[in-house]
Amino acid sequence: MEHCILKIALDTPLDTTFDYRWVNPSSTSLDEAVDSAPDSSAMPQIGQLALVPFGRQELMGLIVGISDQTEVPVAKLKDVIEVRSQLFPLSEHWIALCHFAADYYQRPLGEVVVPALPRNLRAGKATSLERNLKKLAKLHPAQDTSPNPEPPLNPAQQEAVDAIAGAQKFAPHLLYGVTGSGKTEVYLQAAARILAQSGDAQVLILVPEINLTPQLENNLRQRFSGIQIATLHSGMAEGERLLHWLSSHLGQARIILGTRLAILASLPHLKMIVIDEEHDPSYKQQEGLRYSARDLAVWRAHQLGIPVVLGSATPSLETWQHAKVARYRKLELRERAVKDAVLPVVRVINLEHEKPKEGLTTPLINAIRKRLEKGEQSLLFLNRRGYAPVIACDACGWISNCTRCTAHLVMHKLDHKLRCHHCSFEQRIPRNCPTCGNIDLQPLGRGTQRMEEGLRLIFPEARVFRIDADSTRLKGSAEAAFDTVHRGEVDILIGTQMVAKGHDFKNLTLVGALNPDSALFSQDYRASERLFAQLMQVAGRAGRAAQKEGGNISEVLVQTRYPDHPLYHALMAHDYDRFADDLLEERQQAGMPPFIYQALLRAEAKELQTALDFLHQAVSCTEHVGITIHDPIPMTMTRVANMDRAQLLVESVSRPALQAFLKEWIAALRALKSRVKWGVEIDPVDI
DNA sequence: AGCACGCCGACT
DNA sequence: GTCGGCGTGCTC
Repeated sequence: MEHCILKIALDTPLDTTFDYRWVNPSSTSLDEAVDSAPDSSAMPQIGQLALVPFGRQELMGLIVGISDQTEVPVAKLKDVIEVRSQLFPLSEHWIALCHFAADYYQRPLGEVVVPALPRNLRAGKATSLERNLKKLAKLHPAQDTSPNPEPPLNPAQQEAVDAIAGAQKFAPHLLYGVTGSGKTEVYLQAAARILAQSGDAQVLILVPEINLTPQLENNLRQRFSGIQIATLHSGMAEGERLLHWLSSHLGQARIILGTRLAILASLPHLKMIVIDEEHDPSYKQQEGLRYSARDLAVWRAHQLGIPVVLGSATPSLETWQHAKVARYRKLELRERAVKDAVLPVVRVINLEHEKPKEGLTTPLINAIRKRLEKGEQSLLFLNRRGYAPVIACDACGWISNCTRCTAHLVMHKLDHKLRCHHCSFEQRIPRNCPTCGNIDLQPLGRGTQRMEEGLRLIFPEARVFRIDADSTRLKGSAEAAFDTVHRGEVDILIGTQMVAKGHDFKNLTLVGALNPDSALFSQDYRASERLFAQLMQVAGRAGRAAQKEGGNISEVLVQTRYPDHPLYHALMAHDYDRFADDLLEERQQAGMPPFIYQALLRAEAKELQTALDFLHQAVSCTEHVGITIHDPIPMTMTRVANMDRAQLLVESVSRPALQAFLKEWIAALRALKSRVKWGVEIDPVDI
C-alpha cells in the first residue's frame, strides 16, 4: 500500500485521537528513494511513534490505528512528517494497558501513552535513538562472577516462594510480614525461579523510593550477576533513562527495578510483578494522570496471566480486604528470618505526666543515655522539617502566615528564612513584629532542626546527625548521609519519614517517635492507617539485629498525649491484624472505602466563590441515579499559591456505575467551557 | 495544554 | 507611538 490513514494519540487534553495521511516516501520521489534508509518505505505499524504537525507545533505521537478511511474532512487532514521505524513497535499488550489506565482515570489515551515514554524518544531528531541502539548492542551483560548463593528459607518463606513461582496464571498474593521477616528473600528466590522457567522472562520489582532502598539494588546485583538489571525512576538523567527503557523494551534487561512510573514501562516478556511496601502512599501519583501504580500492577498481572506479589508489614485496607475475601492469597511470614532477632519492645510515654525538655521527656532522655553508654545508636523520628513550624509575636498575636497559601511560614534557622512548604515563597526572618514592632518573636513548636539543636544541648558529648529533605537537598547527599550512619559515626539520628524507609541500621537499638499525635484526629480518615504504617516502619529500624552481649534490648518509645488510643495499643501488641480488622469494620459501618468507590471533582480559581460556583453548576448539570454527590466544600488547605481550591466528593457502591456516570459527567463539564481550572481524581487518597 | 490572534492600558 | 496584559479559539 502506498498511502493510508494513521490514527495517532497525542499528549493533549482533547479526548480523541487524530487522523493523519501517510504516503510512502519512496513512491513519491524516485530520486530520494536511492539514498534513503532501507526501512523508511516500510508500512507504518501500530505501536510505532510518529512525528506530526499539530496546530503550529510538531508533536510526537503513538500510532494506535491504521485505516484506509477517515471521518475527518480532507481539507483538515495533514501528512505525517516521519515515522520512527527504527524502534521496535510497542506491543498491543502495552497499548491495552495504557488504554485501560486512560479509561479508568478518565483521561485521553495520549496523556497516558506519550508521557510514559522517555523524553529522548519523543524528541524531534532520531539520531540519539540510533546512537543509543548501537550503545545497547555493544553492552554486554554483567561479568560472569559467581552469584551469591541463596540462603536457606524457613518453611513459611518456602511456601510463599512455591505459591508465587508455581502459579502459572494470574495470582495475586499478599506477602504479609514485619520488617526482618524475610520478605526480600522471598522476592529474590521467587524471581530466580521465574527467570529460570524461561530464557527471556522479565521480572518487575516496584519500590516506593529507589534512593532510599539501595540495599535491595545491591542484593539484586549480587544475587543475579550475569543478568541485566534495568532501573527506572524519575531521578535519572534523560540519556540514562532512555538506555534503561530501551533495554527493558527490547527484552535485554530481565530484572527491572523501579518506582511507580516503571509500571508503565514496555516489558515484552513480563512474567512476574513485585510491589514492595504496597501500602506506601508514593505509589499514588499526585499530579497529572493520578494513577495508582499498585492498582495498575494488579491489572497488568491479570491481563498477562502472571503472579503479582504485594509485600507489606502493614497492608493497605484495600489489599487487606481483598485478602480477607480470598481474592488475594495471603502468605504470612510470622517468624523473623534474621537469626535470633526479636521484635522491639514498644512503650508509650504519657506527655500529660512527663514534662518534656527540648521536646524530650525524661524516660526518652534516659533511654538515649543508656544507648550512648553502650555505644549504640538512637533514632528520633519527627515528621516535621525546619526549626519551628511557625513564629509568633507575644505582644500582638501576629503569626507567620504565608500570604499566598492557607499555611504557616516555617522557620528555617540555619539560612535565616521563613519558608512556605506549599509554594515557593520565602523571606528573611523579620527582626521585629511586622504589625507592632515588638522585638520578641517566638518560635512555636519544634521541627527537626530545633530538635537537633536541643539534642546537642542535652548530650554535648554525643554525635548528633539530622537527615531530612533540607539536609539532603543535593543529589547523592542522602546516600552519603546514610553511609555516615552505617559507618557508626553517628550516635543520635534525628529525621523525618526519610529515615523510616529501607535502611537497616545494625547498631540501632532505640527509636523515639516524638510527636505523632496530630494524625490521630485528622480530618483525613486514612491518616491513622498511615500513621500506624509509618510507626511500624520506623520501629522496624530497631532490633533488626540480635541483642548484643551486654547490650540494650531494642525499644520503641512513643511520646503521646493519648497513651490509651487503640492505635498505640495495637502498636505495642504488634497486632496489625486486629487494628486493620477494626478499621475495616468501621469503614464498612460508615460506608467508606474499600466498601464504596469514590471520585473527586476539584476546582481552583482566584476567588473561592468562583470555584464553588463551578462545582454547584457541575452538580446541577447532571442526572444521577445510584450515585451520591456530596456538597461542594473548600479544601482543608484552601489557598495554595494564590489559588483557592474547592472540591466535591462523588460516591457509589458500584464501580461500573461510578465509571459510567463520570464519563458522561466529564463530557458535560467540558461542554460548560468554564474558565475555572478543574479535574477529576479517581480513588483519591487524601480528601 | 500550548500557541496564536486580538484588542485595551502605562512606558521609552 | 509600542510592549504586554490575558480573553477566546483552534488543534486531524
